[in-house]
Amino acid sequence: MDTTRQAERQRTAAEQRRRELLEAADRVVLRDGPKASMNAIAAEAGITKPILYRHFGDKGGLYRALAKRHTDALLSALRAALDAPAERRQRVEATLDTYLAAIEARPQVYRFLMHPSDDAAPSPEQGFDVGRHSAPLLRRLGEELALVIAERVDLGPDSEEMARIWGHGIVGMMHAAGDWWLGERPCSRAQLVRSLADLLWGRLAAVGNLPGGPGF
Amino acid sequence: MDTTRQAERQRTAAEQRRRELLEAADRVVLRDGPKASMNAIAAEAGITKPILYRHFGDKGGLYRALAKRHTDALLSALRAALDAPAERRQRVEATLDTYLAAIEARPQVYRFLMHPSDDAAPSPEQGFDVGRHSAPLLRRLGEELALVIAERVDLGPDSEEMARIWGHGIVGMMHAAGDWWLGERPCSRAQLVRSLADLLWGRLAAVGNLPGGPGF
DNA sequence: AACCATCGTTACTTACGGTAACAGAAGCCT
DNA sequence: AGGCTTCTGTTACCGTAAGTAACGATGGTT
Repeated sequence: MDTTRQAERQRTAAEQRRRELLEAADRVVLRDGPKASMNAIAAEAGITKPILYRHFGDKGGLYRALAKRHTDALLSALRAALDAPAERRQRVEATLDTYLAAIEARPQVYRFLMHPSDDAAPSPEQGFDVGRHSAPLLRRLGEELALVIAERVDLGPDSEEMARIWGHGIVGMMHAAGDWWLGERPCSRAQLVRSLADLLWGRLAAVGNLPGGPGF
Repeated sequence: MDTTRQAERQRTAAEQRRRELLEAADRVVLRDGPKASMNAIAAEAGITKPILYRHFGDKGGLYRALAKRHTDALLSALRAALDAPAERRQRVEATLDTYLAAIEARPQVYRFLMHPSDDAAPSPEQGFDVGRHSAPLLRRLGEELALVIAERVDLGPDSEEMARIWGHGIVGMMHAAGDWWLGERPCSRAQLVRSLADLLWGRLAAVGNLPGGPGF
């Protein structure tokens, strides 16, 4: 009765295949950006569409699987930066820099991650569904950062909620600034990092008004 | 030789028509979200597709025109909040609240604005094009805020660049936090506003570590 | 009356996501 | 061996949506 061993072997074979398919998809996305078609991915993998669908269900499934790989990688890099032994300011700067370096190194992948073609089943329409659209990546990063914040610093009552707000807010700041910076390259990465950290350190509240203006 | 008067009349008629079409498109987007089809919009306007294409070129053109309307409206509301006579902290809170109230009032429109189906001509591929994707709205808001910052507060040398970094960073923070909040509704709008303002006021740098942890 | 610009239509092409339905190969069971 | 399932792969198709071509009305200009 080898059925278990048999099943095991086939399962790992399937996982292997899945990995190969994901790598092919990766190459295509890297080349074509977020508008890579299922046909193109299948062709790159040397097979045809229905196989992709058998493995991943639908396009959203493939995209989710692909996104998970990259997100995991990025996340572990960020965690490392966040866990390094250093002053708080340095940790924050290191984390920002890690993120920016990642999106700088592979803009196509980054674009894809932020833009998962917003599909997902539109059937149930749960309440006000609103925003499944803009990337599970940002949500995951935000939640992760919220965890780190909540478990390490003392925010008093409502710390849980506040940490989540800050997590998502900081991640959004990082993302938007990075997106803009990558498009226009107006300054060095180091300066961007420094300015963002300054912002988080409350410099906006501290600086004085320009003379003569309406003030701010 | 009435040609100029004639041309004038026809031009204004065309603009009138354009406005009607945009209003129809607005209704459909409000109803169907970002996946509103050109057919549906044309039907809502009581006409057929080719007319839409004559007026707006392609789907991206229609979307851009539609986005501009809403962006202008939102922007003027934000400017009002930013210009109100009050302390800096209060202005910032009022601006955040205005934005959040807007996206809360019309989530569908908001979703559409943030997700213009990322088309735009991919032909020229200028340098590393990277991110046309995530909404001209965010870019515009960021630039606008940068202007306000640069002309009102004293950032020393490099003030121009720093103001832009901060503009895009703050807008990104607002956007991401708002997006998450709208999806989960974990707290009241007022609390979200207060927490974000706290973040901008440097509370992250000021709070103490939790005892026993690795610190942050 | 002849003209030409504009508004509108129908009908088509193309591309893509997704889905049958079918065909061969490999291992397991009597 | 030969039947059984199961996995892999194919071709061929459907539905939908963007975008276009080609043709028809209508109404002011000369």
